[in-house]
Amino acid sequence: MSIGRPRNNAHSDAAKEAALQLLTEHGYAAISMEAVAQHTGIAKQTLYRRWKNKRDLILDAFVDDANRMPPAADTGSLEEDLRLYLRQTATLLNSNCGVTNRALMAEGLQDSDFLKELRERHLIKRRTRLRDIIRRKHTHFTEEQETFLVDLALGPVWYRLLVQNAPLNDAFTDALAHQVTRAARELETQTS
Amino acid sequence: MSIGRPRNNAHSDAAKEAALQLLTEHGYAAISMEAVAQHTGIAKQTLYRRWKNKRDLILDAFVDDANRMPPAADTGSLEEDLRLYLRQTATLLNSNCGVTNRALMAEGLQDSDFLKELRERHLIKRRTRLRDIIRRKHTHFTEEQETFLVDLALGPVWYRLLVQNAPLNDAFTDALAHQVTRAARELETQTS
Amino acid sequence: MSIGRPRNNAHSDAAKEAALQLLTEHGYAAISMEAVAQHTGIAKQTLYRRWKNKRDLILDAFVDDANRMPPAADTGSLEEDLRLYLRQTATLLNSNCGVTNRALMAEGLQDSDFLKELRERHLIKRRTRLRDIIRRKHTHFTEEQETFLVDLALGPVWYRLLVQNAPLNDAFTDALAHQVTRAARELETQTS
Amino acid sequence: MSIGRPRNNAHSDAAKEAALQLLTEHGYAAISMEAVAQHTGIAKQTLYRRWKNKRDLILDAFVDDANRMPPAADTGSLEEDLRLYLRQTATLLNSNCGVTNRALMAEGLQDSDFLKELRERHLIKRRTRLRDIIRRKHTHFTEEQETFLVDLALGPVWYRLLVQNAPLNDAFTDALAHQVTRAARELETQTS
DNA sequence: AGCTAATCGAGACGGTACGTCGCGTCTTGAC
DNA sequence: GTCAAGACGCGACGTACCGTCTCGATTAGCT
Repeated sequence: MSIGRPRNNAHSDAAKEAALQLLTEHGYAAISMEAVAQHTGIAKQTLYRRWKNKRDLILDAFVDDANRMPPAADTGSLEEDLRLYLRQTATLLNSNCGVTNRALMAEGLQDSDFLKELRERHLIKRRTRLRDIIRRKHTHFTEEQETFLVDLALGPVWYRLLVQNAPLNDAFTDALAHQVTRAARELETQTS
Repeated sequence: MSIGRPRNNAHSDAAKEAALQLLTEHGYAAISMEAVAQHTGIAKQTLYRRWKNKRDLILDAFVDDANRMPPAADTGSLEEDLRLYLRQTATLLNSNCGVTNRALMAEGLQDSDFLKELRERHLIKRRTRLRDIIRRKHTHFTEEQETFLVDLALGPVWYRLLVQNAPLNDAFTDALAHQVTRAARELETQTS
Repeated sequence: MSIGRPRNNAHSDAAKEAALQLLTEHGYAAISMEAVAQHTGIAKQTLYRRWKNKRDLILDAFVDDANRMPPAADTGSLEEDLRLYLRQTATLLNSNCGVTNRALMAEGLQDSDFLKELRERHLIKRRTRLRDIIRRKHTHFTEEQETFLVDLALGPVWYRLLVQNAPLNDAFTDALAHQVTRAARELETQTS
Repeated sequence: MSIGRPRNNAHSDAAKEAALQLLTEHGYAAISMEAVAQHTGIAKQTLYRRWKNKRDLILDAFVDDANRMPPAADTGSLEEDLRLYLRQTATLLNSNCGVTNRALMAEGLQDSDFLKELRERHLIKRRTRLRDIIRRKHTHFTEEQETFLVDLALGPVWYRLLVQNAPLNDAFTDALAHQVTRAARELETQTS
């Protein structure tokens, strides 16, 4: 047990919640330490005691929110598994969670350290889950091959999310699942 | 003919160049109207006379740099054409141009109007060129199918550039070109 | 003429006035750049553009106020002149002006640079006037002798103002004027 | 007998010493409860348990140092006694003791209650000693006359210490002793 | 040549937020 | 009950950019 008065954990939650609320209600630019402090009644100094700057609070707040990721179902069919996972991912990203992911990336593109942390704390999970789905059926892929297939599956999804040239609908993710499955099968053939 | 003292066009170039320099030398956060003004000796008012805000300057400054896109060679083979195009794209994005693309997206994610403009003035060109490559071989695709294939090709590239910060090497783009070609062929079969 | 938009002089006056008002109404501790800014509608940055910190604003504000010093009457009699001057000084210091002088000294005792500036911009004037009164009658004093007599006259006044918080009444200043006069006369005798 | 763990008296001394050290080494502004706590390893709460606020600690810390006052020698001659006493006072105030006296006054000017306490616990002693010297030779002065003479003697000294930051040398204090003696003699004459 | 009008540099200005500091209070577990 | 540790609300500090504004000084085309 650490000495001294313990931190009030409710504060952390309140701050993160306030940050999320500010984002969804007044847009990304409305998130400020000042506003979070005023909104929650938490002293600014207390916020800075827990997060060394604004970015860190935002990261923490959104990672919690964004970590709600679909479980990887196991239907026995790779394409079916991929289709389900990508559909769920799309559904999630079409909701508020997409907004927060975009916001996080807005920060990430301005600060590579932040992006690195974002990847390690958050994005990696989505990748891992996808990789596991693939690995269930294809056990002999090299790491490079796995990475390629994951990029092939997630790349177009993020591309649409960030650049927003087209909607993330079922037709899109299903087609994507189909192509990734075929690509995996082909790689398997080449390897053996 | 407008009356009064004409604008000094050298200023526009100087400002854009300064913005670029600030980005590459001190990182994205260093780009500020204040800094551009001070760096170039141009008055802030002059900058605001030409660009209505910081984002607009950044768009203008980087779009030139970011617009440099590979020509679409025509070898007769779709996979070969894609391979060439994606390799050249990767080469470009591995240079400074990747940095500026990231900067533009950083702004785009904070302002959807800006993103729209960015898409229409800049990103669309890369897509069009890719679409044309595909269209040369596959003339009967619906727009949705074309869009899907372009997303399948560019998605993973952007994903690595923006999100994963992973290397865009030949192995990657070649594999990508291969899968896109395969996907196109399959779509053709299904359609007919 | 300096280039650029000229400063709005009304701002300086408003800020100084607000500082004085805050002092007299809510006490010395109430003077803050924050409060002055809010009170006057002047942006904090504007205040800091004119005064490099809180102390400087306070000094400037009070020097204006405190410079209202009694003129040195010339009755032909040294004691009479001294009596008049010290009475007027006492009257002034018994008013608001005494409060501001105490406030300035509170700062001065915490920062010797500030005290130096305070002496040079403000306190010196009181001394000069007294020295002139003495010099009219005694033209052959050394600088050291003059300094001594001025200290002899002003020391007890400041002592009561700052330390003793004792009344500065006519009985006191008259007695003081009398002793300073006798001291001057004696010094004259010794010198010749 | 109080119950529970007894206070560690070494702490009080350590805190006072730290305050003094901060003053002399880094200037008045460096004295903060925060710094004293960190410097000594004493918890802030412990400090506040012993002194109700910063001022009180400062008073307690410096009053010991500031209390060192010259004894009042009795040579039989008033002027000689005054000369000795003022010389010794000057010597003391030229040392560290002058710095601490300035620090105490800096606090006193911001809080009249504090000033009152400072006078009663500390400054009064110097006055009393001087008054006693005078009283030995002049037994019939009213309290007002005594007060005047003490102010006449100490005023210029404090004035130089606090306001003028001018040297307290023998020439100065001797001249002062001489004038105070003369003033006393004259008052005696007038009274009788 | 003189007039008109937009340009330019410089920099003041109101705002909003930043991240830091010190105050005095409170809350732990250990002694 | 005291102690070290440190969380906490509060209020101010001085700084950084934002985008707007107001100056005097250029610098053209139009009369």
